[in-house]
Amino acid sequence: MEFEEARRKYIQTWGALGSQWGINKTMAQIHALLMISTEVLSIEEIMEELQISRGNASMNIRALIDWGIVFKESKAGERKEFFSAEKDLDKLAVTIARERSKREIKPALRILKEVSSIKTNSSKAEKQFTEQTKNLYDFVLKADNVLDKVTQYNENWLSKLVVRLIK
Amino acid sequence: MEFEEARRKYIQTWGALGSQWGINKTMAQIHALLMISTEVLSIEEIMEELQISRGNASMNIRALIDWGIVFKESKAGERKEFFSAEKDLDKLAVTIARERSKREIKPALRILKEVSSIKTNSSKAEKQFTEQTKNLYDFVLKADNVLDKVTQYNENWLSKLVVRLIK
DNA sequence: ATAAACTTTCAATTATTTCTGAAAGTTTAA
DNA sequence: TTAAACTTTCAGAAATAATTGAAAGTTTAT
Repeated sequence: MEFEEARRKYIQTWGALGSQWGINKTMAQIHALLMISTEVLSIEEIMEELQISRGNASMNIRALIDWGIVFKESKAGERKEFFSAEKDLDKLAVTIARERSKREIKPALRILKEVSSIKTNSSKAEKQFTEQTKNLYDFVLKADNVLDKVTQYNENWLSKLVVRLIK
Repeated sequence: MEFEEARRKYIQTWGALGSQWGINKTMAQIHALLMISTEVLSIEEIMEELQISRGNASMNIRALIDWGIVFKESKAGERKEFFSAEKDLDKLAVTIARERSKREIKPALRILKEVSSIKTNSSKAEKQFTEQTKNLYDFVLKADNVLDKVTQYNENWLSKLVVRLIK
């Protein structure tokens, strides 16, 4: 396999994986592209490379910036804006984990807490409901805390975690 | 809030969360419904409760069974089939983690390995490509192994993990 | 073998999500 | 100011994914 093919395959794969995890394909592909780029890229270069429209590129770059994993940069003497990606995988994973926790897990926890706290009569159905949703709340909360704890090791958290688990 | 409202809210929330993580809404809702049910449910009961068609119910139940988190059951003397869900959250999470690893992470790893092993010339772009994809491969492999290791504690793996992290 | 009771499949439809591109908005330099 | 260079927005179009429902398939009892 030669470079161009590998490059295409990598970007495709990352985009497809994104879709499976609830991230839109183009967003994942833009990030994949920036990850392997030595230089910062302009919006035109991204449009050209991925064959997408200006609007699409603009909106997805904005979303990536909101996630905190793509940065806007300026080049001296150039009017245009350029973009680069977080390339450190430890940092990248931490940022994504924190962001998903904030956007999705925390709100879900709030609702689980709410629905599991209803006053129940003695029916079997209602008892099972509060018990199971309470369990779910506890489980998700615990998992969220673990994620938080683990990612606080900062650099090399994954390697440090491996070490801890082996011991 | 009374029972019926809480129940609806819980099922809605779980469905929405499913969508955000690449699982179709109905599939997540059927699972949510079975999780809080004291009895096994027939396909009719699921259709009725979630207001969905027979075909939709059938296909999504099948998918849940393929994932190994919903089970088909028979009642003595009844022709109909009934369904129940894995209610133990530790087991549920392990099953989902293993399945996603098999279906999505392992194939992605194969491709990352492939594209990161290309023979490169000395250009900066090609060097950066192989370096970054190699890093990605290592990182994902390590994360996949951690997940595997952690879930092998079997029952109470999450609680055991919490203990290990506190020490 | 037959037929009732049930489940699965899949082509067509519907709903949802993503993408386009032109217009509106913003910034910078002169 | 003005206008060129650039970015963002968003209504409509296109693509994708989910859903329906009726026909085909399967199982079980007689």
